[in-house]
Amino acid sequence: MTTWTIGEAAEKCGLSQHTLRWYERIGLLAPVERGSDGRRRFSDRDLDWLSTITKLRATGMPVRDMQRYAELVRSGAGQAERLELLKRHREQVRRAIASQRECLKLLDAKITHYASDLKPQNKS
Amino acid sequence: MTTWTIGEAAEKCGLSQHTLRWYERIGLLAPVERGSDGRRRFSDRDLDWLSTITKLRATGMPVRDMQRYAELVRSGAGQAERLELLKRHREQVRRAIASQRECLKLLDAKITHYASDLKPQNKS
DNA sequence: GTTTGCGTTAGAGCGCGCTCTAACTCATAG
DNA sequence: CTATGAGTTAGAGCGCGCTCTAACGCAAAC
Repeated sequence: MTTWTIGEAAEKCGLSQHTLRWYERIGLLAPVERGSDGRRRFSDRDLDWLSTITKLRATGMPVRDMQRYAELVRSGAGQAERLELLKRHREQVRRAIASQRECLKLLDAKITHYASDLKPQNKS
Repeated sequence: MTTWTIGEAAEKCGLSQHTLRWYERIGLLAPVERGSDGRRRFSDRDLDWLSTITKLRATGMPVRDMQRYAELVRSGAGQAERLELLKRHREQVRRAIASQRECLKLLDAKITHYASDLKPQNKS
């Protein structure tokens, strides 16, 4: 089974090495396996998990909530609470998307407005 | 023409009085008219503008960019640059929405997974 | 054997967007 | 007359999510 140095892992998941260490420190990442030299060896499972929490972050889940979720996943229990957490978050993401699409409308209107103001060498 | 105290304006636009003053200080808001007692009197135009920049913020436009935009609007000029700014921002918002919808898929998948894990009193 | 490069740690620092504080002014109510 | 309440200012402080620093370890290359 292949493993990855922190440098490789960072490149693969698009986070900095600093961030990866910090994620581990704060419990977002379970303690990563170490080689005989004491260096981290990231597994594919670690990278999968990183991909998951990166998506959660990208949708604005607070680090606090991700910590809670990570804790539940590590403990193996609390499926009901995980479900709750994810459902609540999904609702927020949906709302956020809806709200952003509303704002997009205004943006489109303004852009149309400016564009039509700029074009006319012909009219007022 | 009706005007509003800072308290009323805050309530109407959903920002705190502190934030309104701060917005004015940093130039996101043109200097608001004052009554004879030196207190701010927000006009409907001010509230319209607040509604606009609130939407820009809600879609993640950095304060720096909003300052630039506000400056251009106040000066009355720079339509071309305003258009550019808005277009660039619109692109970012579109990307953000697309990315969030992607993440939503994962979220849905996980939720389905947990839900089916929790339900079965009948199956493994 | 020393330099280079990649890693380690704990903890300090930073940029963003507010948010709060302290000390003050006024106008109105009791 | 004073107390209340809403406003004013400049500037300090805060929570978040990293991001960077300093001092160190170790192994391979020269």
